[in-house]
Amino acid sequence: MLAEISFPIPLRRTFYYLLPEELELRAAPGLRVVAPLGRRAEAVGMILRVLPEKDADLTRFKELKSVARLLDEDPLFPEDAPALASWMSGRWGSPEGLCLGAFYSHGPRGRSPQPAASVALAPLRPPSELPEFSRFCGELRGPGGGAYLLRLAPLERREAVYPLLFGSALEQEGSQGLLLVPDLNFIPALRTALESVLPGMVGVWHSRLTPAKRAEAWAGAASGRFKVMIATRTGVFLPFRGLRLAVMDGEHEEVYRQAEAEPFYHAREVLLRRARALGARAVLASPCPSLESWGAAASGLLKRVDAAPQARLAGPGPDVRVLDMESYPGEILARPLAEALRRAVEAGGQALVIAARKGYASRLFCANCGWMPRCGKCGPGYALLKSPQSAPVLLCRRCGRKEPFPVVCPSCGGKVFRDYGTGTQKAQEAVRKLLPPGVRVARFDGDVLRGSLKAMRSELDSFSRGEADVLVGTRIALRDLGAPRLSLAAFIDADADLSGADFRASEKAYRSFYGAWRLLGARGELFIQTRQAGHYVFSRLTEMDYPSFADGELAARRDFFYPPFSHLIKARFASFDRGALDAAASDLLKALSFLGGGGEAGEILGPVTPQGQERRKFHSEYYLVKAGSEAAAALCLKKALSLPPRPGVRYFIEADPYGFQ
DNA sequence: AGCACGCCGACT
DNA sequence: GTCGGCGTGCTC
Repeated sequence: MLAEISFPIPLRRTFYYLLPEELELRAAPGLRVVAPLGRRAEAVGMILRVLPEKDADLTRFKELKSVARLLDEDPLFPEDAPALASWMSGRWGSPEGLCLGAFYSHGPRGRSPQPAASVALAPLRPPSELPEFSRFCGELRGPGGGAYLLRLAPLERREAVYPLLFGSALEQEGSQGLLLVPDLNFIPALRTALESVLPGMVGVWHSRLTPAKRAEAWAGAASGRFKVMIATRTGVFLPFRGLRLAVMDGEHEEVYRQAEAEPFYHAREVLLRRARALGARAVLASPCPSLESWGAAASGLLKRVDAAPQARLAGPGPDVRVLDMESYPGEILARPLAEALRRAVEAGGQALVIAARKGYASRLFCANCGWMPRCGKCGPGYALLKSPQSAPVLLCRRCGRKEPFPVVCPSCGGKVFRDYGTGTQKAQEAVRKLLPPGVRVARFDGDVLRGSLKAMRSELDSFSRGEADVLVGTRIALRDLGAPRLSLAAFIDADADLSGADFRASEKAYRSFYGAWRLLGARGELFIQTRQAGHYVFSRLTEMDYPSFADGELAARRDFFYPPFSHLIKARFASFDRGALDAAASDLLKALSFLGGGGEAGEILGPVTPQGQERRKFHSEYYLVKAGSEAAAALCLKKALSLPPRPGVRYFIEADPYGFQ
């Protein structure tokens, strides 16, 4: 007998192996195996099929290798992981073997764990003051699947909510839950909270586990020893033996999308599909859901549970002031904001200042001739970083390359440079200059320098504990911030978020404003500096009603045929040879000519040339394909990925692109 | 992805 | 003279 085996390698094909007689009876689809592969003595793969030799076309092979051993007695993924992997591959374009590998190759090499005894839970009573939420917990107690969009109350702590959800849904013996979080830093507090309901039964999964912990967590999920797993993105692939409830916290967060390395996927979609295959419930939770989920709820694919019945706060809400920066040329903090900031801190309040970028400035140029240093590899201008310990450096935001601050301008010999755009460092400097010396101004802007994340975290925490008076950060700072005395929040440059071709810009901007608004509570001031004061995201800000913003945005997405009403595929071509590039583009248009006609809704935008590349020797352009259905998008993706290669042309095909330049 | 082969630069 | 850089090629 033969086994058809999938390996986690970037090849779009499977492999045939001989099954030794002693394995013939035990071999079955879904089992992990060890077998030699290429020059590797041992590789872990998964059996897709067991078949007699006569059913396989073996004429192309000189010899067949044999399976060395089986790692599992029974499949670890009763939901049919190969079928899910096949869907992933069609949806985002990575080879099936890599998609399937996402399920099993994070786990330890060893034999699969034996089932563990599981404990039944004592019933829990959700608090009665949130009737909608209590009703939902009751629904979770019952059998069945289904997918929900849970809108949380604005100031609800997830540590209070999730133990109730899992406590309700996992009363039955052997039932398991999954809680996906967008950030590693959320795990410890949630773990403590869940342990109070499920003592000793909470496992943790993320990329920074030591190999031993990783093996323990994976085996604990597979054996059922852990009743709930709290995990980051890759946790969506963990093995479960009795998954009943899968929750995604902060479902709008972009980190759930894996686009940097294959296999490409979006954990939100994988979670929904996997939960359905397992007959488990899926809950997408967010105070300000993604438009994708909002749309799915509007069309009935998700059931909306509004645990935030009053979107408005008890009080009048923060005072929102949109400052038109055309009236305050050259000011980093416009005068009304500067005065309010001084007043707020003097009165003992805390203030939050959000800049558009990290670093000092977004551009540097020669004061005399306007020359701008550029990264030789990537093209766009460098960002400027300053640090108190060392000399200023230039940083390429795309590739991370660093260069020293220029001594003289190579174009005119000038020695004076000016910068443009306000990053967190420059904003911090401006705030410090404005306020009396004793005021503590902390800064949080993610990982400006690798390894300093911990130091940055402690800045954030000092503000959350009320020790710092002002926090200057990027909008990431909004994500998990406490601020006991917050009375003012300000967006220094809302335009940076709104400009550009990103159709999600308004959604992101509004979510940031909304986050700051929530933090401010019933009183306080929210300042937004912009040069586009007439933009529609500002029009209803004083009400801060996310549902009505989302409804309006959804209508706009429908009108312009953007997600969730279309599926996007971005096809970028790059070459030194203009002719070859044009030929590749024409290949694409020909391959996709079925779109738009024959009842298949779709259109192709482009070609788009990234800014600043028009006159360079190196050419790059992209087309944006909008397909009306998931099936049509999968077909477009397949056709785009199988375009005939043209010498000298690089192809970048991406499903569901985020962020456009 | 791994892993080995292969063909050019600085060093025990 | 070797060690080692990563380009190229292959995987039933």
